[in-house]
Amino acid sequence: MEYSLNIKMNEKLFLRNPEQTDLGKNIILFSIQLIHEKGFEDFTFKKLAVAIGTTEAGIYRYFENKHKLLIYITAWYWSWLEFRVITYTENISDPIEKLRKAIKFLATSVEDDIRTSHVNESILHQIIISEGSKAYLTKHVTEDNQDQFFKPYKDLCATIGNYILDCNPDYKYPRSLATTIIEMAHIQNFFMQHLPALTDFGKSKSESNILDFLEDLVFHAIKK
Amino acid sequence: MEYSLNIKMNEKLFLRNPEQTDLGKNIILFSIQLIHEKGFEDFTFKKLAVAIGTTEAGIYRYFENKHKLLIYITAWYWSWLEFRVITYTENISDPIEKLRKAIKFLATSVEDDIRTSHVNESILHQIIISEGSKAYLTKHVTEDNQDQFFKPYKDLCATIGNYILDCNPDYKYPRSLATTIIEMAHIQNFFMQHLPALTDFGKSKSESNILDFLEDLVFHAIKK
DNA sequence: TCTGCAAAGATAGTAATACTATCACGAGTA
DNA sequence: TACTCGTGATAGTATTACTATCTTTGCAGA
Repeated sequence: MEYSLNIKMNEKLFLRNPEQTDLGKNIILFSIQLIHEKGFEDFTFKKLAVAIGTTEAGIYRYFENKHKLLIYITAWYWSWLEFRVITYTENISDPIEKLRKAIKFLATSVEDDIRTSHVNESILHQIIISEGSKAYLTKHVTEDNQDQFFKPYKDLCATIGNYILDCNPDYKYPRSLATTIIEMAHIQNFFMQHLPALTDFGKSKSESNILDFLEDLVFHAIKK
Repeated sequence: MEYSLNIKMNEKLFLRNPEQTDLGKNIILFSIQLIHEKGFEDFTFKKLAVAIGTTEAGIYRYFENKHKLLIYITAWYWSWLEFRVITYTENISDPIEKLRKAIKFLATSVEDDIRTSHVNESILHQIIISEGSKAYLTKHVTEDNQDQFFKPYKDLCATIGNYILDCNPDYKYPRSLATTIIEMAHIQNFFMQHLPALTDFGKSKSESNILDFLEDLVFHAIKK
């Protein structure tokens, strides 16, 4: 049996829905590769067009500009991640174990999900680490936020926040702790890879250390 | 009596030392204003030249490109912040109080420091929140790191890491906890201002809440 | 006072980026 | 048959990110 996973995206993010055509799917597929390869600053629609074998104008029919495309990609990632977290933790009754498993999903690399042929999740995870925050670190966050572009991130944050409250209903900072887990999972990973002196994992360079750090941090914080 | 504070910067960051001439100081002064006003992506040397009343070529004599200028500015900030942390905590003997005070420095806005006439620290603090991470989130981090561009950040991280160890010599993640404090102080601040649903401080929008959250997090984490 | 040199100003030019616009073509549909 | 939809092809513009060169200004030393 074949599966396919479809995530409904905010329509304001694109001019034409990239999931509905071959060219659209190629734009997503190749942009993930190209952003990972060149970094977001050095990534252009011209280069993307050449990689796909289409023209610049073709890309502009789908996305207004490369920043919208970045937001699309990151929003997709948050939606996909929340889906995974919910799916794979829903049968866990112990809230502590549930939160522990969720943290693992947030802080661990992924294999490519075969249900989504036009997205390589393992490269996407790397992009989120290096480029993800650039989606909202702009002068137009407020407008973008009004257009609900960051809803998937907020939803994930709310979900994790509720898991935290299930462990300790009196904990005062569930959302801030949720974003701390998510952001630090990425930042510590980036530092570990590129600026190891800023972490305690420079020697082993192993993701499991980040996981240990985050678990230690979270479960001490919410201890009753 | 007048004070003046001088921070020695990595010479590879500039082509001509901006602290030694009027034009150089203006470049720093106006670039901080302009980056704050327009955001880093929309900030150009052309616009900076017009703001100062000089020419583009004039700016290029001091800085290779706008990214080097951003690194310069952020590195300056980290150096200045570490100086402040060390200066204002050195007379505190209780390690807990010392760390508490340090966290306060990391998580609180500043007034403009009159000892540095060409830098507006209060705007600079806002820039670090919104643009700071862009200094290292690039494809050329490794080369930049080899040139020691991030040493001031690492030094600050090491200093805070030692404060943490003074509180609990057995704590396993002093550096990662230090970067967590620093990064989350900024990210929670940004979220509180622009994406309040990602924090627990959306209503009050008060920095003191971030401080409470961070203290709670840190002192639970290092409790023996 | 003359000489020299460094900083800054003035101007020009180039390749790439970030778009916008227009026209043409082929496939599927009514 | 006509129509429209997605795509391709091509062209054009303003801005960005530089590099180069030539001139002027001011001050420092001989």
